Amino acid sequence: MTRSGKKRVDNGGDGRARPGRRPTIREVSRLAGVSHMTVSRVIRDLDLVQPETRARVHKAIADLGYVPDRAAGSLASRRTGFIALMLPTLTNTNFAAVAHGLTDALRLADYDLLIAYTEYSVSEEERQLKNLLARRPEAMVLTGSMHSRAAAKMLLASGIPVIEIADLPRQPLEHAVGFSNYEVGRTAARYLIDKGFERIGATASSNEGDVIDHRGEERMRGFEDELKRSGRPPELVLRHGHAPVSFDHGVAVTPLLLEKRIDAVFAVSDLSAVGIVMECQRRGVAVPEQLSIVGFGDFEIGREINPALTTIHVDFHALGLRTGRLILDLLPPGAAHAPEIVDVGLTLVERASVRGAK
Amino acid sequence: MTRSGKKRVDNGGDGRARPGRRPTIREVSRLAGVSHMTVSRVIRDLDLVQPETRARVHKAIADLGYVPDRAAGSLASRRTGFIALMLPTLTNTNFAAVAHGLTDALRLADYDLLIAYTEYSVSEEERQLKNLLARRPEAMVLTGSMHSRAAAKMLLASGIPVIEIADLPRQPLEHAVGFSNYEVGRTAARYLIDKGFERIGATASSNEGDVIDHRGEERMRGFEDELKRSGRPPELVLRHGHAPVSFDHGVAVTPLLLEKRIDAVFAVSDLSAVGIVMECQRRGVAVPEQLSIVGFGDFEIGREINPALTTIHVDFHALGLRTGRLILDLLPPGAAHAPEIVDVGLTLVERASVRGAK
DNA sequence: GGGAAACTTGTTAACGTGCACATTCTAGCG
DNA sequence: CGCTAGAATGTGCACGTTAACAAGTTTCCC
Repeated sequence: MTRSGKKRVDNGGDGRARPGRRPTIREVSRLAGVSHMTVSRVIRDLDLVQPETRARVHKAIADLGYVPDRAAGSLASRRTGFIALMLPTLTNTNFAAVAHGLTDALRLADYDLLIAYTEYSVSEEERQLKNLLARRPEAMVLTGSMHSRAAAKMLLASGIPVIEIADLPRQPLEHAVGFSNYEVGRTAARYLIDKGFERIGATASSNEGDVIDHRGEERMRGFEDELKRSGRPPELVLRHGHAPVSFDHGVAVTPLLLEKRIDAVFAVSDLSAVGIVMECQRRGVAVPEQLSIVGFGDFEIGREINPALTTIHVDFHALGLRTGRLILDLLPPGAAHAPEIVDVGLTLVERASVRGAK
Repeated sequence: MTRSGKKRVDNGGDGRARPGRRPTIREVSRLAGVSHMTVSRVIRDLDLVQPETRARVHKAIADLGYVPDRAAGSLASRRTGFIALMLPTLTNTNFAAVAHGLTDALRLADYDLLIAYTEYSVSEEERQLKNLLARRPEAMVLTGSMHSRAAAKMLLASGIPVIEIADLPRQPLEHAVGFSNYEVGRTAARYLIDKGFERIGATASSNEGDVIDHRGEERMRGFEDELKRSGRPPELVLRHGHAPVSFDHGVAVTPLLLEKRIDAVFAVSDLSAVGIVMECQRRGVAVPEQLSIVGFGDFEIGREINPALTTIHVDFHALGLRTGRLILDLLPPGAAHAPEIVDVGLTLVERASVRGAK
């Protein structure tokens, strides 16, 4: 017997069960007849405990239904096991794929993801950020690239690795894993120009007030710049509705496309592009004969519709995985990594929604 | 000046800045010339602090870039501010909508969502559950209805409200907010029977090993039972692939449907149903003339395709909201609520994918 | 057989905050 | 002017765990 009651006054610190409360490590230790540190070692699988002792402890844990309290553990060890992830929205399967990829990479190392989403609102990002930091995550993953001054300051002051994903910012805060949305726009434009289209347009959301899709905006910038370079006016780039765009965005924008006699359009997202295809079907407008369409994101649905959607593909699950692996590199203390910028690249996937596709 | 160093030995407990560490509440209090409790009161907005003092504290907080440590706060107050949510997957927009609804309801009360997902794996559910409970959430939300014995035991022992969602289990663990998947299946079957179809089929995933879509299975049970009741053999209920099903499930299953000369089919999910529609388009099979289709979930894409998809609608965002509100009712201590079972209902949405629709 | 190394277990003191209670200050009143 | 109620602020400790170090035991080798 090792426990003693001499110093403690009258609380349950010596391992007596307390009604209405979850059992603690001390109660387990008492039941198993060991010190609480031995229990702690068994829990964390530190392999320093004799098999028989370990068995006794495991039995006590099972008998009491003991579940360790990670908040207490975090406080003592200064390691929370949290990785924070801030996304614009969860309702976008590509962002959800990022979350899946991240978890897949981090699961083995026993990290938990702490997910927040901003609904594309800048002020909400700041609020959520403070919230997340209060949970002391060991790394912060957020969608690049625009953050408020205050947000950037908080991130830097936090002292944890910061990884911007899904866009490669011109001035990364620290690390970044993503691709160039600007380049996405340029690629789409060049493709349509090379195919010989004349009236080339694009559709995106209009960014009003607090709700801004920075990455979509980057794609449009790249698209417009490439258009200008080929001597075409960028006046056929249409803004409509607000982020996040979905199928109905494409549906709503279709009459405008037709009215402006656009013959090839780049949509800020596959979802919008699919909406355009569907609305064209209903209006008897032939795709791609009368209207060619390029999307972005390579959403599953784009592969299934008729005609299948030409799009720009980014492997978001791999992006999440890569981010997770970067974090695992970064976290062991000591190794003061230089900022790492990983470009996961992008691929134009030619399918049938553009006239003259191979 | 209130601080004193008499009892403390040599650590930073009296509020001296410590290099490489985030500032603590005591450093703030020292800078502001107050006790740490006053700072704590200011942070938590308890309205017991004089305006000038409060201002001084706020300035100190800003100067130091102080962010409270919720892990420490959780330990002291025994309230973590976490609500745990366990889902099969995030890549399903309906489940994502539940998460959104939950956050919307809980945001104001300053709760954070702790999300885990199981990929439909039973063993993974148990693993994740233990993980989540170690974070001491104040309530646990999980998708009903099948849980392992061990899981159920852990949940009961946790002493927190448990809310099963998305299916109303026959034997709820405690509270439940959802709908009857069995009834979904029956409704679909009755609808197709009433429309006068003869060769009525259904498609779902086959549940092998550890990966099981219990809720989809319930829908199939209901469907089969209603079919039998009408004297039809349930042999046209096809199982194929594994959960989660998506568009390609429908694509893959279409040749089987045609081969079996099925003239009306209920798909376990809209995504599969959309896949069937698309594959029929490619094969020149007319929908609904040659094959009628009913889905489940009322996913956005189903409204956009041609023909638009008849489906069974459940308001998942509202489901999340309702769950959040239930939690807010449950959490104030004292009020020992009786188990609450909320049926959010379901609606059959008639669209053009079924022959003879209004 | 003696000593060091390796293994196993234990003791004590943080970790950063909130609760319960104590103390100080202020205003109001007879 | 002294007393009291209430507001404002402070003190001490507990929350449940892990780090750091200490101590006891066994093993191994010359």
